[in-house]
Amino acid sequence: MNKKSGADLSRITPRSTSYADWYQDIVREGGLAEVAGIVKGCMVIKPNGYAIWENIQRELDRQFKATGHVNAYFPMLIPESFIKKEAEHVEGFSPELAVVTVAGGEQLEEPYVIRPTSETVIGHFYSQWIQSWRDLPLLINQWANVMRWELRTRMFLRTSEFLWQEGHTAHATHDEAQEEVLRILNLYGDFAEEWMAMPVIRGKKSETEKFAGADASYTIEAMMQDGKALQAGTSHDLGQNFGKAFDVKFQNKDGDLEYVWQTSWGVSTRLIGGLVMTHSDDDGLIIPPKLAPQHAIIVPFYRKNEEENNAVKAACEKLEQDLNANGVIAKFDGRDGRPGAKFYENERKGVCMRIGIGPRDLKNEVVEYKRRDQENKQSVSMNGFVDFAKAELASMQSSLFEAAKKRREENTLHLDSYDEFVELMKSDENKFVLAHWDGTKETEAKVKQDCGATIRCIPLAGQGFDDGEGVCLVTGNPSQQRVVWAKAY
RNA sequence: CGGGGCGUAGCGCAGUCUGGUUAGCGCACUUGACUGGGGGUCAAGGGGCCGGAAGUUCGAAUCUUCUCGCCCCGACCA
Repeated sequence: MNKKSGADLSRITPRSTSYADWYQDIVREGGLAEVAGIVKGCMVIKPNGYAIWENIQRELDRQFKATGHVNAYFPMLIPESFIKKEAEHVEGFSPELAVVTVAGGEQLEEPYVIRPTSETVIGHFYSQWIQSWRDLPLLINQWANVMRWELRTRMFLRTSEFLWQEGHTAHATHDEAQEEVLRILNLYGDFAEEWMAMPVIRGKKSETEKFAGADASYTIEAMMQDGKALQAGTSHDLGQNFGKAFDVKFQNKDGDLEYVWQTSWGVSTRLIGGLVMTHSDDDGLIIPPKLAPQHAIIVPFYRKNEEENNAVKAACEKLEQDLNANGVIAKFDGRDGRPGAKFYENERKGVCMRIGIGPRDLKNEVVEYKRRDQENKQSVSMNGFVDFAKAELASMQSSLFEAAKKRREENTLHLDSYDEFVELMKSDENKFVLAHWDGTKETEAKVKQDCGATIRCIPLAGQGFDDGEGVCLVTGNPSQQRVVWAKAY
């Protein structure tokens, strides 16, 4: 890690040689430090980061509701006995539970666990709420915080406490539940790509990687700028596992008692980490316009002449109003100080565009314009600038997506030689590798042992990753399709 | 829990090996002036139980022992 000292510290001193260092720089200097802090593994979200989260929340919530879901809230403290009811679930989560054993100064007879996820409490209530096929489907979402006591935390990507939404649905048939699982997976995938400008691979988790207690887990996997994979959202087919554990039964049209078929799905504040790690550069955050708390910053160039300055200020304020009235979130930065200082500050924060106005521009009826994701500034006519700005935001949104997608494509390769595979995975270069796999846990475990790579997902059809059958690159046994291997956060 | 590193001003560090007046530097902060088209200049300021405890010494940020905390790499996990 590069130590910085003296005068340079107030500057972004980037251009790290390795991506581990780059991550550090993003955390300390530019990106993540603008949105988050961490104390004892627990996350602090700064205003700028929270504003992004609110934007993510708003849109997802809208989409959930548009697909028939409603919000509810369940308790943070879960009786320990609840967690223990589903065997695989308890086994998966026990190591990372925070447990409350004392409350009100008394040792509790039955400890509470702080929810790592809410399948169990919700299962408990669903058993009371569901009697008939007429009660189904039950489509509930919860916005909440959860706690998982990880041994090692990474800011935003893995913190002890995080905010998320968790959907929990109950259905009369497996087909219906399966449909819901994929509906949400696609909702997540489209949100990641259209709103976050973060390309993802939609796929199924391997047996080893799936959610504890699920029959099957589906995921959207993104590639960060350092080539590592980030699981950005999951959607689980819970089968009847929790139904059986919590006795969630309904009477079907034939009058028979059946267990419900459940799903659960969630995305978390990890998305903010993904956003930063996908787009930001050494100068700080770059936030796609659709989620950016601030689109434009207007900086005045003042001179000695007070009359001129007043004219500049008036022009800035007028533009600020015009932009805001047209959906471009703009702010006039009229504080005393050098323009350069303001430029850098707002670049670090990830403001999408910067507009400079001085006496010279007034005379020529132009503004100085620079987009956060582009190098050069340009002179743009003041007349019609609002429409120009709107078009620029749209273009920035898509160009961020295209850039991220291109990066992923350049860092994804097909391999059929295990030696090559291991060599690559052991090296500093992180890539996605599409390779054939025989479908066994043993092979997966061997690969992890050999080089640390894991199966990120088995891509669903129609994304251009399915190129048919082959032979496992480790064992030579038959393989149905290539799967995505990578090193992961 | 293993391996490595670090605790000195709000932030980042130097000083520690080789003990010696009042503990330094950059940034940030305060006040004022000049400035202003990419991180300004000058002047004057404020801010420290040198992580904690015990010890060695005439004298400890510096040496010894213990202790607490943080960061990175692993193991775990998404």
